[in-house]
Amino acid sequence: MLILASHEPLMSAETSGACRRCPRGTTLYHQGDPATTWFEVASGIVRTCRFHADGHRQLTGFFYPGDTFGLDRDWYEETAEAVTDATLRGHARPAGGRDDDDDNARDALVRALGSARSCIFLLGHRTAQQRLAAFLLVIANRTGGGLGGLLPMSRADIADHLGLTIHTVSRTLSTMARKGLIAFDQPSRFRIRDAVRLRDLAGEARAERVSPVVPDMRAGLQFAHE
Amino acid sequence: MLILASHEPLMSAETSGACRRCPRGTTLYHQGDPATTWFEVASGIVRTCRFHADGHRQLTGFFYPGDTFGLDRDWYEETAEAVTDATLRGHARPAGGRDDDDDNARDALVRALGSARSCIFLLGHRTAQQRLAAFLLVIANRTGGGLGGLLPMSRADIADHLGLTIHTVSRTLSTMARKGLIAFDQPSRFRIRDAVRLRDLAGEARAERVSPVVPDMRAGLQFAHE
DNA sequence: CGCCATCTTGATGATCCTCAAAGGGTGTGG
DNA sequence: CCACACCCTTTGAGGATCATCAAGATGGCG
Repeated sequence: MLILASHEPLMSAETSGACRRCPRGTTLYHQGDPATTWFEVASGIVRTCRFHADGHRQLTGFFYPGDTFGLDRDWYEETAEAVTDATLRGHARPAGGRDDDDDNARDALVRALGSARSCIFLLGHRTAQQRLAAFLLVIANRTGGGLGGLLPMSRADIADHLGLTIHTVSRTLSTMARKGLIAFDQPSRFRIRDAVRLRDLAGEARAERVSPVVPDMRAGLQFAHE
Repeated sequence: MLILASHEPLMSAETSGACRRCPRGTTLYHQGDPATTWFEVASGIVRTCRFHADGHRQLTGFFYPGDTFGLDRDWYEETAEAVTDATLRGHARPAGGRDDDDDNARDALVRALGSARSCIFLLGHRTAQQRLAAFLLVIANRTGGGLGGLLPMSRADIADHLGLTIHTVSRTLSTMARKGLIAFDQPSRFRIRDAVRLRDLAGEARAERVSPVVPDMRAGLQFAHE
């Protein structure tokens, strides 16, 4: 078995586009490694995370087939690991300056920003119930057509994503099941039984504007292109 | 006086849109508005936020002179407001497709991602003390050369940024001052008295890797040149 | 001077983390 | 094939933290 030096690039430029199977648990790259490659998930699920000094993880995102991750500037700012067995497509970044694969890279960047914002929004929920309800709705939309979904990641992953403990995650899910909001066939498979109440619990953002705290003063904001 | 010159202006006077003074409290744009313009802060401070359905805010970032914000794809995903009187330089985005001012826009995008990740990392801290310590260190680095800094935003802004209440923010800051970690001349101006303990409290990420939860299996990750 | 907004502080209760232990799979070895 | 170990999940009890309710301080401004 080959052991890569810790800062050895994972892929060279020529391998761009190559696919690779990664067994569950594989660390794809570490925070701090030189960011030479970004990835697209072909199959499986990947998580990105950062570590706090006290050792606890903050999962910053789960990435599903079609999603991209790892588009950092100089060094990876997060660690990426395979949640399940996964297949990845790597895209090399030219070290100096912009990618020639520009539109794709730009698109991946925009989506990375969206992903980060989703994470902020999840963490912004006040209670464990709210965070988990919001999380389940996100998962359901991605993996179950809105009626349910899969939780292939461990309770620990969910906890570290939402800023909770595995105990609170498990307890809260049980409570939600007991209340008839959701149901579990297995720990990794749930169905939504009462979407309305679940949505209310999550405090889902409707598209409309909600009670601005500050008076609207946009009248003062036309940028005159004089 | 803010000491923040971490980047050069992104736009020259010729290519930029007009500059505009915005009084404190101005809403620059609302979440959901068409994203026609992105901004660079020339002076003052701007905050971006999203609203949860229950009405409470999540501040996603504070932006200082030189910072950019508002580079969203179709519609703004956040609301932007002036924390203090501010001067902004607006830059129009061609509605169809990519900016021609591509490098600048790309750069702003990368920094927006960094900003979002900082926010995640702040929210990832477990306790109010940790979050506030980390927040103060960030502020100190941006506005006070690391020895102290300004808090021109209200306690409510800080609270909504860190996912706390104004009560907890105020109480925690008072406690930290009583312990000799920091000192306040005014509510909006603090000095760091014990950087070591403050840093410990914040659980600052040292650059090195910290105790991976999962065994390192990168050996399995060479992309075969098939 | 008085009003208003902001900040601070106190008391109480809900939520969540910690400590502890029991159930439920899966894989390995006997 | 079964027994056992291991890991993940679930559940319980108690305590720490933070939100809520309430009220007092501080500062700016008319």
